[in-house]
Amino acid sequence: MTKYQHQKRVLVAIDCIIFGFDGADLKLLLIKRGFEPEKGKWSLMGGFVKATENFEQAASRILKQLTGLEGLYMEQLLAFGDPGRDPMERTVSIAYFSLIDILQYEKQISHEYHAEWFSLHEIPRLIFDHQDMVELAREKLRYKAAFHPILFELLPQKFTLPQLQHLYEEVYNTRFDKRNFSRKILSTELLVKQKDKEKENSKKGAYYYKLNKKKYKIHFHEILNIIPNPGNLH
Amino acid sequence: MTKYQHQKRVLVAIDCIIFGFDGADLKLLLIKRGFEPEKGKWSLMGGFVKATENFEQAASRILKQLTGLEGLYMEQLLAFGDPGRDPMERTVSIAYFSLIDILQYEKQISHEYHAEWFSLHEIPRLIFDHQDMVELAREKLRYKAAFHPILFELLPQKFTLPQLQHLYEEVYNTRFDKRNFSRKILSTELLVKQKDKEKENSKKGAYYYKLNKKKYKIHFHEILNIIPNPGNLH
DNA sequence: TCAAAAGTGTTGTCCTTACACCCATGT
DNA sequence: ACATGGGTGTAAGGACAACACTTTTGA
Repeated sequence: MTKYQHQKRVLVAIDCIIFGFDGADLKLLLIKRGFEPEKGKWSLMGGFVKATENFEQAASRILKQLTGLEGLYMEQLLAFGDPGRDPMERTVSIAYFSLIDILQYEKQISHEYHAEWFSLHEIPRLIFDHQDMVELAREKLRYKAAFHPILFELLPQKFTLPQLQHLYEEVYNTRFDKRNFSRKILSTELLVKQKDKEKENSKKGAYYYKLNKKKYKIHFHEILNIIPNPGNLH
Repeated sequence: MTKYQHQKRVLVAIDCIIFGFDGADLKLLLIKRGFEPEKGKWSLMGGFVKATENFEQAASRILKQLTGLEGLYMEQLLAFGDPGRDPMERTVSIAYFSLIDILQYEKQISHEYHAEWFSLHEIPRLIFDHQDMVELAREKLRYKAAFHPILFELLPQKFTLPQLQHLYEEVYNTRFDKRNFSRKILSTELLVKQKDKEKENSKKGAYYYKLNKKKYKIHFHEILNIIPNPGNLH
């Protein structure tokens, strides 16, 4: 076989938008870029796709490099390919967004990349079009979480309803009625109440819950209705 | 500036999943591939991204080449990049899906590509991973049309409620109650009733409607609820 | 005993669905 | 006159949102 003639070849990279939740704020994991151009600037974690890898494998590898974790929630966001997005050379970037339990991360962190968590209200200037990627990922997170139980990926195995509600409130930047919230969440039957309580945030203590992983996997794609009046997301 | 070293460059192409509706069936526009490999086989319309183009521009150009039309509805579906997807040479494909008014198309068609419309029940074997692209595009169409008034893009400027309902019924492969359907659709206030009727499909004739383009643009991203019991889409 | 957060029920409203009959007209 | 598809209204049930008080316990 001959080759396609007269076509330009370009670099293909992955960039990862990594969300975490520390109990108070929704956060983004950024690194200090270690090579030119823009060396030393804040950037999404990324890397080039290798010759034998598909995109998913590359994104998993890159996520593992930074976080030490495997099997993270991960989803292709969009391919970015404006001609000038990397001034050095045309580079297509496949953006992936990923949700991780920030506590797991802290156990496993690699210090090689000078990574830091930033609250979404305090994102520094980012290189290239990474700002656009982050903004789009936020929108997609809001959209998807309105219909699918995706935010559990940001919490530890055991969590309380107040914690979960705070998380939803952060994502949608609004307050929910706790009675309606707990009724909706529990009506999905995705949660299993534990015997023990979390007692750091209140005197009374709040019951822990765990995900029913089996039901979670089976029903993940079904449309739920977690958010009141979802009319004007986006 | 130097260049990124030791990284392989690859080809970047666009493939377009083009849906149309002829009043009876939901259809897909395919071409006979004009060059090796897989020359003469059925394929999605595609092309390489040029050095000065971004993806949207490339997709628009490719859509215009085939259909003669500009300003078509178009949305990035997913980037496909498995190492062996094109046996000739590694090629990343950014898949776009597009909705067109099949009648507009027939006025403008280019015969250069031996294009044909195929009912979605009768898709021939396609090259590479184009089958996967089509399947994913169908899912995305169902998902998106459940929440956004996207299917209007498949109809001519003037259309009737029965036509619109047939379209929804095709997309979801089910029947809807016409009273509930018209109430839901009209309650969006996106449609403007015309004075004239379409009389080819019935003796009484059905009123034409037109989109209120302004409201359509403004409210497009809001979440509607067109489909009864959307619990198990996907 | 008080403050602070957790947990729980009820009611009214609106939305959604199921369902049936009349209308207009070409043959 | 009749067959065909178009158009419309109502009632019942369910989902959702608004709302307030009691419980627990550490300080």
